[in-house]
Amino acid sequence: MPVDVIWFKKDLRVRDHQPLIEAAKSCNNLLFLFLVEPERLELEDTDHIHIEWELDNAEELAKSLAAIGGHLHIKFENAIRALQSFHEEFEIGRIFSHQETGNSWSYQRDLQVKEWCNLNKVEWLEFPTNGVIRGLTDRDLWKKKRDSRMRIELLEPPNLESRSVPNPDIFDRTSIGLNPRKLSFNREPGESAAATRLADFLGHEAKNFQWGISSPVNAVKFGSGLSPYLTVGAISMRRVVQTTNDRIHEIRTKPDIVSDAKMWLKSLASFRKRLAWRCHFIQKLEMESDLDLVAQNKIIDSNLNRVMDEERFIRWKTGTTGWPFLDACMRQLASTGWINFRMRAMIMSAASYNLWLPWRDAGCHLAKQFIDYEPGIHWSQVGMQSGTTGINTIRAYSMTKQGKDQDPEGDYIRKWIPELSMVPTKYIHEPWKMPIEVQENVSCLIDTQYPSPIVDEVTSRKEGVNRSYAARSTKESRTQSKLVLQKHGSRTRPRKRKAKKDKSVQQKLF
DNA sequence: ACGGGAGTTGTTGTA
DNA sequence: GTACAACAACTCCCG
Repeated sequence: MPVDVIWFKKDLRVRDHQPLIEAAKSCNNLLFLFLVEPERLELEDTDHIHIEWELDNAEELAKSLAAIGGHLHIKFENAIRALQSFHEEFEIGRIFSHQETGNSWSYQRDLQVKEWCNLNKVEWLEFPTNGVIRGLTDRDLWKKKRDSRMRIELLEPPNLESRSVPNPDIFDRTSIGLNPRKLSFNREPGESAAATRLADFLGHEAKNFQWGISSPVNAVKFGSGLSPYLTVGAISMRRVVQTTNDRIHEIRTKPDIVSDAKMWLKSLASFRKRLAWRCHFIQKLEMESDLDLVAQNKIIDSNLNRVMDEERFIRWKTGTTGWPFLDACMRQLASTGWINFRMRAMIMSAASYNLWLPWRDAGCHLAKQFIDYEPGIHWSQVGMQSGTTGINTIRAYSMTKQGKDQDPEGDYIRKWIPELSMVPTKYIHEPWKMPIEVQENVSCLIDTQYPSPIVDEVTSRKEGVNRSYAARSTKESRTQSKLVLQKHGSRTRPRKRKAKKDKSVQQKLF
């Protein structure tokens, strides 16, 4: 009797899992598969922490599957070879999976799997993932379709009635040569941990979401903490959206159950907007599958002519640029695997405008740092923060300004940069300005214990920004930018300007 | 969801 | 009450 394969990719859950439901309707036996593909260990944008986190979640998935009568086969093998050997052993009838919108490598891998399926007369049924709409050529209908997708009722896991192909092998994690860096922040893996995180967030921290997420200090507390779960699919986007909507409805109808309903509703609306952004960015990659390899505006990219400078690159990566706030961010990221969105933009802006480093190298390094690396969001952001799309205004951040805004007392800097732990607030954002006696008093000798800035922040930013404007002002760049806008431009209409209380405007009304 | 300068409007203190 | 400086807060614009 043939088997149907349920191939788990970035969807490590049993609740709200359409391929699982559809496969359970089949009369064939069912084979549940999760692959760690060896090629991934070599990819420039993939880190061992990603594989480790996926495996942690896959092991939780195995337990959830067992509870409904399924056995998960975890294999360290190339996809085609794994399918081929299962095909030889059992004869595969159909493959059920979610659509994946990943990096160029996974896109190519899926093409090969499709070819293998055609060759072997195996049907591969792929189901939509979160808010991504496959097959669109522009953004005209995207928002509508995404919103209606989010309204579909959540699916409960099926009963598998002992039709699951047993798994005699126990997966040995140590056999695959995984050597991830040890993160200082531990996340509980799995579907129920994700649901608990969501419930805790919506019950407590979400109130401060809108005001909490700009600073790296507060964002750890007031962010949702859901991104690592969403990335591996331990929770579905639809469930997050619907649970958020329920909470909004609850507070609207019974405002007395919370202490400040207005604040709650503002923050929840802002959170919901971020969830939509998430889908929006992944949709970009869906429509431009090589966003991780090729700039959206190739002409601007070549005009920019950024070049690798090893020393700058290393100092940026290791958080030793001499800009305290940036260095603190880089060290937090390396240590915990996470930093808030705004600081990600600042980090990328520093690499692009101050240090003039090529976006692909900077982007790959950051991808490896993020426990929640999501190719669509990441490479869209890299494009934006390196000024290579041509459709976004150039945003070059000032590290010292951000530092003073987000960390006025410098506690965050002192926490992540022990060399600066005794530096007084007056100098914490610009330690190179410390007189030598102060340096000695606080045991922080500039250029010995902590470096002076790698380049002058103000002039390097100005120069980077000027060069970027020059690169996008040529005729060819502009033509290309128009094409990018047609394809990817958000269809959200610009907000109408508020009418001024200006007399001249008043007069025009009559 | 940029930074910095210029210009504008609003607020406070002082004589 | 008035005149005005000093300064904060906000808006617009450009790179």
